[in-house]
Amino acid sequence: MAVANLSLKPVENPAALKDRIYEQLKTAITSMNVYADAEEHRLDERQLSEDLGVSRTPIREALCQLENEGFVRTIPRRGAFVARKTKKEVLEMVTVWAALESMAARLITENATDAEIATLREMFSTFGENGAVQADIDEYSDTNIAFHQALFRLSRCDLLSSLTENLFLHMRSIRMRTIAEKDRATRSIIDHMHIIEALEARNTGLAEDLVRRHTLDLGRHIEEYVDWLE
Amino acid sequence: MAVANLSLKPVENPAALKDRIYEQLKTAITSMNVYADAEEHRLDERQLSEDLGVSRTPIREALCQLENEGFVRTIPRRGAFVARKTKKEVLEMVTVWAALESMAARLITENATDAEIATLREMFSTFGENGAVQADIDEYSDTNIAFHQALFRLSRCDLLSSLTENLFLHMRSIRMRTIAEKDRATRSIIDHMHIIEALEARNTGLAEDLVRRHTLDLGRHIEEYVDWLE
DNA sequence: GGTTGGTACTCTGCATACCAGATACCAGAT
DNA sequence: ATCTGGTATCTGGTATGCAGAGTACCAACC
Repeated sequence: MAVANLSLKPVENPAALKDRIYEQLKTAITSMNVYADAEEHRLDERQLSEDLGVSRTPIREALCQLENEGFVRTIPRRGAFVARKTKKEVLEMVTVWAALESMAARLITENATDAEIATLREMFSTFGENGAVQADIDEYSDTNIAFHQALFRLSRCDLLSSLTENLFLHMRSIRMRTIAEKDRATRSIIDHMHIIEALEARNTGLAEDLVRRHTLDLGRHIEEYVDWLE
Repeated sequence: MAVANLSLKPVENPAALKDRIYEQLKTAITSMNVYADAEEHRLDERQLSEDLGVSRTPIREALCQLENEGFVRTIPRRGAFVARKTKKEVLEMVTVWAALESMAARLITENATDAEIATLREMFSTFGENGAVQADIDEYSDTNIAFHQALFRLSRCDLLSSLTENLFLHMRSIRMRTIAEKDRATRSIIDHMHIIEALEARNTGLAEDLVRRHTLDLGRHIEEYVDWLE
């Protein structure tokens, strides 16, 4: 007797409560403006359990995970708070980011196909010629993030991507308070173009160096102009 | 009335159960030879709670944390297992390691004092002259780890250090099955000496490059000779 | 003998209950 | 009015209970 070939896909697992809570809290935290006011945002377990209609257990597990990723800071016997990064921590994140992304650039020059690299250039096609910024800053910001994420994706190194994912989320909160400056955006696009050229030329050392310098520049900018971080 | 000046230090917090359990499990996992036999090592919550004499709750939290750090893999409704890294994952860890450590080298050339860099050279003073390995391999292995950790410490970037801490622990399990080869150790020491020289000369680009190459070499070695990783 | 169906058991995920540390507030004394 | 001591209450840490999913095993049938 032939086996009926129904091409069934495995029944989707309705993600566990703790995971759904984790996602919900994470998006809530990363989309709020953590640095807007001076007060610390407390995360009361009982309050959350009431709002979400679940018991405290899965909430505690979600909070535990968020703490490991640096989005939440819990003080024993005091409770959980939305983490506020110090300036030092932000600068260190940028440093790590520079290290990881320059390695991604190296890997791209060694492993990516020409077609893949070409997609990077296409991302900026909406921005007119010779690097002039026609679109508005907001749109640029999205493209900016997408460009950096694309670098990690093309590196084909999952660990690099996953490590930077949270880094980007943290930086997003910072970026929300940073007023976009037009000339920084313009310089940024020029940098990106140079990076793409180096990747296309498979110039490993140059690509690596340009990427690192680009990100470390951001660090210096924060170091100098961002004064609202404790 | 004068206040008695007793110079008391804050009473030490007897770390929470979950943290102590976390530490205990982590050392247990990292010191066991995960890849010795083919069978997967299961971590039964009830078993552990019985052995440790505590309830399941803190154990679950400890396991949750270990999972986030990649030492444990839990399958929903099936339980927790000691994580076994695939060869791909190990190679990616080495790649990230190379990225982070080369950045550490860069920072050292820019920030560390001459005295600090000198301590690196002293670490190898026990190993005779001109890079010849006199001591046995085991002792070298310890010095080897210590050298790499020292690089991160001198970088003065806590985030770099903390990210690599777990990376080193993971690599330790791998190293346990890798038979130390004398010529690799010798070459390794020579590499280290060159790195130290570059740091002393404050040659940022060279130091960075040597460190990255040194670690990526390890990756190539694993790629080629380690066949017992799935 | 191999396969199928059912049953019993195991173990995780979630909920609830209890406990102890910490804070805040209030009353009384100075 | 201020300081001190005590107490009430809040909150996180821990223990335990319960239900459903998953698995394994056994028996019966083809």
